[in-house]
Amino acid sequence: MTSTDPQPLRPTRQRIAVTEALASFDDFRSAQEIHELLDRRGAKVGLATVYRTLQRLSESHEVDMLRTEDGEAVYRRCSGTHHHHLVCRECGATVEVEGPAVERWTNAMAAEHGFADVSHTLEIFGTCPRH
Amino acid sequence: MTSTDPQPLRPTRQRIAVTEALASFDDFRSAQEIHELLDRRGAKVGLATVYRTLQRLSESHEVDMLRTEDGEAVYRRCSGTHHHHLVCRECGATVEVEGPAVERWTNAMAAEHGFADVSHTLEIFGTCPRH
DNA sequence: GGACGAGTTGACAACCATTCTCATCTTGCT
DNA sequence: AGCAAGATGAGAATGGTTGTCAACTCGTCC
Repeated sequence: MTSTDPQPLRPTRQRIAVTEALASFDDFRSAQEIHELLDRRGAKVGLATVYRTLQRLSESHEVDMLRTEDGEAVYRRCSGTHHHHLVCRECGATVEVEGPAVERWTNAMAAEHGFADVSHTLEIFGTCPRH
Repeated sequence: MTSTDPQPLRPTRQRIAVTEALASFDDFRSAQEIHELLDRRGAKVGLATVYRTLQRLSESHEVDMLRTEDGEAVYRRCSGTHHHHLVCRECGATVEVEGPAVERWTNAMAAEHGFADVSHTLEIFGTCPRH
């Protein structure tokens, strides 16, 4: 055992505020947008703290993080299970989708080429029905 | 028709150099790394030009561009056909993989939720046999 | 061959998301 | 209450990427 178990985060006022903010929207938002949102709500949380908190949460898979086309990190609360996203280009609306077939396929590909320790990213973009 | 057809790029000394550099490696490299490589070869090309050229090439799908985990853009020459990548976390070695099943699945998912104009990104990361 | 306009380049400044620093709180625990 | 480890915030620093703009090159038409 080389790795230490991740410590549970202390439930500070700031972390609670971030978690609540995350609960209040359904699409992917940047750290800065979330920070702004907290500001408007009157929750005083430093920008650096927002970044740190989102980072931690995404490491522990409590939020999903993905990169927009221009490389910005955006976050969204998520269900615990492994899944992917169908994201609307126009409005950011997001649907979580699951696909055992894809998981199997990526694993098979990796195995075929002798790759170990496999992970993958998969996002689907399109325009949702109302656009 | 609102969009103008993309003009073919003028074959300047700099763009040729970048294209040749791309032909000389198989893994994904950042714009800065490619710029360095050109420098070492004695090809004098400005950094901004390297960025601009790679951008153009990726827009016209002559090179693949993807984002590393920390948001940096990396480039690699590519075959014309649609495909995905199996990338080694340790050494960057890359294998192009194709999977009709995945294409079908993403399209099915999109259709099921009424999304149009669908595209997707899929990358597989792992450690290759020699690591 | 020379001239012209659009496209291109390079040096450097400007941007901007993200991370670092570090002195100052808080928390969990005894 | 008192302590050590963890967390925070303000601002500086970082670093990839893009913008600026005058100088240069290309293709083309005379």
